[in-house]
Amino acid sequence: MTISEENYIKVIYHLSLVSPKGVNTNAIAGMLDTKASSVTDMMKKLSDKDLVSYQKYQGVTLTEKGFHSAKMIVRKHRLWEVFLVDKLGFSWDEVHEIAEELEHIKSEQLINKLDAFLGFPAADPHGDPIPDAKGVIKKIEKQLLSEVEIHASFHCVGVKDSSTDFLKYLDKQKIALGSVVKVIDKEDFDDTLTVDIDGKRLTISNKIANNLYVQ
Amino acid sequence: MTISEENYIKVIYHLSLVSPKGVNTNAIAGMLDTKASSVTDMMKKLSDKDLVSYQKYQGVTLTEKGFHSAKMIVRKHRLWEVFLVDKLGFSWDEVHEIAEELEHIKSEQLINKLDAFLGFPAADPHGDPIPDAKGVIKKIEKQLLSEVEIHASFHCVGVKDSSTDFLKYLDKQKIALGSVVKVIDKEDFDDTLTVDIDGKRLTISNKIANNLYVQ
DNA sequence: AATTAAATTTAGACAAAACTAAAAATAAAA
DNA sequence: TTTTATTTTTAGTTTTGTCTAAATTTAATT
Repeated sequence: MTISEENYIKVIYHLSLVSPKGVNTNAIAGMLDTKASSVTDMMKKLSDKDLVSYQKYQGVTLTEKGFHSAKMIVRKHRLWEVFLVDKLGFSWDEVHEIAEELEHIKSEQLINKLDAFLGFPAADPHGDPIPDAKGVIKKIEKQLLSEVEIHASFHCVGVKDSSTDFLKYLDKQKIALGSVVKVIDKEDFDDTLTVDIDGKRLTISNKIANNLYVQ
Repeated sequence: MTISEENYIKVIYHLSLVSPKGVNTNAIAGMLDTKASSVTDMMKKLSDKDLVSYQKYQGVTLTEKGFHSAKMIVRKHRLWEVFLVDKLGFSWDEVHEIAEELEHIKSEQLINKLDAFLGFPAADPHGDPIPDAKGVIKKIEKQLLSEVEIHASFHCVGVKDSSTDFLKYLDKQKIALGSVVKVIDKEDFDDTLTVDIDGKRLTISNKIANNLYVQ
């Protein structure tokens, strides 16, 4: 598999989670910052390789083979993110781009040794689950901070939207994976939350609370 | 720089160490397992980018810019090799291929953080020096085991030939970087050595001794 | 110095992955 | 149910890096 093919498979995988019936050509083009015609070309190639099943004008889905490949790429991406944050001291808003490159390194032995070195982590720095060597993904039980009951205590396990701006906001407020969050009060009018995070009192908009997963 | 361009620059760098007057088209083709005509094409491109200076039929040399790029690639390659051996537990005969891929990961921040994480190593697992962030290479004082005086003690710091067969031999004999070597006797007829390596008595051919650096 | 051999370069072609512009199919609206 | 709009595909190019085969230059021999 070329790097380009791997990128297509990965994008189709992520889009499949939202639209499992079949992924649009245009949606793929949008994610990869390319043109719809290029996507069509690639779908033919991936179809020939039995990585996707593709019917003209009907969108694509991953085959078993393609699904497994996708999970292996996601596994690599997320393990490298853990490495970059835990071992090299990157912050979570910096790692995505580098992991986009590292995920294409081919050795299976490498990724399994890296997994062991990192202590077989269950989730990446954004709280997304890491598929194991066989492709099995353990679901992580989590709720949005915007939806939990008042007065209960949780800890942060992930983010929904991992845009740079949002991650930078979290860094600024010293909110990290593992931070302890207690909801003190909820404003009925706009759902603004008053919370204690690692003991520090903070006011949080609904938009923020709606992007933060807790457990 | 593309991966292909980087590979050419790296090969020219290594060949330059042997023939500093100018590197042959054919020699480059041989190292990269490609054809001479492809090399000519690429030399034009690298010349346009001011990475090599190239005169038809006269061979190529690296420019300042190309020389610096080459050292950065070598730096990445060797740091990743240290990572693979020291942190992930690979043996030295397994790491070259994987490092060939990792050396093309682009982030400068990544490689400097990796350097720090590894404790700013001076040499890779084969004993070859690692250029620092500015491209400075500290020469490592070393002698071939075949050339040292009898009864003196040294420790292994590298290999001259890093072919798989030779590295596997070293693994089998439990000879590693840092092993303590004492030359007990030298056979005048064929220069076979009797040595103690980490306390273990061993007989070593001249060919072996001529590929092992000690300090 | 002329001839042969080796190394190198040119010219033309190809595959991968992208693009533009036009055509075709599907979905949405009147 | 036509018509219009949107999405998708086809057809034909482009770029990068490679190749083969032929031509040219340099090096080696006689």
